[in-house]
Amino acid sequence: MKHTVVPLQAPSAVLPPLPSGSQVIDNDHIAAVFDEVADLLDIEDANPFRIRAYRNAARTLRALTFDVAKTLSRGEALPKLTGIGVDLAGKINEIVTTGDCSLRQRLRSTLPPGLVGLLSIAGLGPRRVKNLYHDLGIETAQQLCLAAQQGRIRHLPGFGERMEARLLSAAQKGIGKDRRLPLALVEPMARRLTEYLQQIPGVEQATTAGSLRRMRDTVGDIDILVVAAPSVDVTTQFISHPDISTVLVKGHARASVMLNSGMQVDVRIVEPAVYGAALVYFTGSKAHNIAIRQRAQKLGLKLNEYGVFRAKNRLASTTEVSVYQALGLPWITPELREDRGEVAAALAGHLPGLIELTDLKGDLHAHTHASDGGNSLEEMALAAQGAGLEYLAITDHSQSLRVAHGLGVEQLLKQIDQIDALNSRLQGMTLLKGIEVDILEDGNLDLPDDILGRLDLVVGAVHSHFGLTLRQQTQRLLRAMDHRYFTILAHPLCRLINERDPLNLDLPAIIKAAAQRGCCLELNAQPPRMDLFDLQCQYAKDEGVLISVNSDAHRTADFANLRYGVAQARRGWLEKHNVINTRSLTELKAWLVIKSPTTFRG
DNA sequence: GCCGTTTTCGGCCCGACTGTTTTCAGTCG
Repeated sequence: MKHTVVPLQAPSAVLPPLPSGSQVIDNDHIAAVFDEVADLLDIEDANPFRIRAYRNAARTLRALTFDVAKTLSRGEALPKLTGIGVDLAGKINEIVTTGDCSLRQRLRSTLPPGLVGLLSIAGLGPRRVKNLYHDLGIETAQQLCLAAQQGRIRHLPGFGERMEARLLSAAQKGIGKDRRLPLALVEPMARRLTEYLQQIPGVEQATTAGSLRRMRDTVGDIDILVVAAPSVDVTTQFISHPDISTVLVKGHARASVMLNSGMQVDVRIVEPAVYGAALVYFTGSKAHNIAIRQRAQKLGLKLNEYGVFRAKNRLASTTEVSVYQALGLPWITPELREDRGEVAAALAGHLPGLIELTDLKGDLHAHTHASDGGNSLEEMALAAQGAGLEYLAITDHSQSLRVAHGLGVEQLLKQIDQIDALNSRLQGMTLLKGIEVDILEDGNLDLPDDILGRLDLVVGAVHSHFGLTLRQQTQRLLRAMDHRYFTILAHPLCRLINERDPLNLDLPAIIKAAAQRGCCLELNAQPPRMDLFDLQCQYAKDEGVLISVNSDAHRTADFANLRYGVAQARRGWLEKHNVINTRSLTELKAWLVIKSPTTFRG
């Protein structure tokens, strides 16, 4: 089909209300429909560029910092979105209106939707999935296992005995492409491997790349770039590492292995002369790589992991800076390399001056052994000071959270006196009096006003009733934030990576409310939390909401987690002035006084 | 299906490795 290019328009009439029930037509939902369409088209062997268009659109939707369905339902026009033309805009409209699109229904009528699940088995792509379905009727992983055990797969064209065994193993072990672990859990594994690689004779350097280097909150596999002369056989020595359980791929320039922990590791070996280009390539993200390759194309250049080329002449390759420079761009920090506008910003000279760990002057969320922490007030104060901070808010749990020995009124009053006494002794460190007060099911706070009013700040958090509906949960938080002493909403989504899904929450409404009320949102730096997400930080920034990057420390060692919080903040494009706890104690006190004129007694 | 300083056609990011093949398709990053 041929189309003229016009801006994406909202429908002329206001859309009917969203489908009732629990289904939420958010950007992720629309993206998921597009991804499934892409997978099914792929299996159908459709035009690969058409397939890519659906994948690109899904990626674009996930990266938006506003809600498409809400914008359309207000009758507003969406801005022109990269990679979304007339046809896909129409499908977005259809999905928002009906919850589905007719193309997906048509594809599902000819191809079982279960086939999409087969794509997640290592070694299976669209061609093989299609052949397995057409020739053997295989639609599920169970059917795949059975057919492999019966030796029926080896006879298909393009398969064979080894492929059959590999697929059986992958399907049985559930070796997929989706397992992601918290960054902090993966870092030590990666460190052991890079140190091992570095001591192999002839290896000049071993560097982590991929999402680990981009400091994503979760990591799906460990990517390591090794610099060595071509004569050095790195991969043979690498695969003898004791942490490795399975070798998936081994060549001279590349190896992929599975660790005993289940984490996949990809090692790539390059010569010193191409280190910069290889590091750019191997750091990704894939989307960023595509974006800068398109930039190269526009300049009549070619970019790959060996350098930037004009015809066969290599213009740059030794350092990342030189590679970006050859593309007419300043160096882009890895945390921003997600194709979320960083290339355009770099071109325009508008890259943000991102927050650094050393910008943090304090931490506004920490516990002591008065509730569920492991250390005393003084130990926490000194540890915070040792981490380079000048103030620390003590925010133990409140009485409802019995499992964490939450503080009642009397205990909190006692702690206030203890903090006053300790502050008179501390030098260069000030403790602030706070509480992590439970937000009850109805949105009320867990302690009476007259007590909360005696604190320097009030950090509110949800620790129960995670399963409320979107409307109930949103109303609950909005009501809590209406409270006159409410300062910071802690871990707003309450997700625990791989353990608990984010709350069913209208986060844009919460962010807008925070902007109106002058509340902060927390970016909780506990590795299993990392809450808010990077994109949501960016959205909050756009809406003028201040973020507090907090450790939620329960023991003295936890202040080290602040670096993960700062990394996530950087991924969310946050600058120093977007983060409340970069302010000096004096500035923070002024802000708290303005916010709640009667509270601060410092 | 999208897009345009080469704009309504014709291109769309690029290379390593595997397994099955006998020169390459498929998968993956």
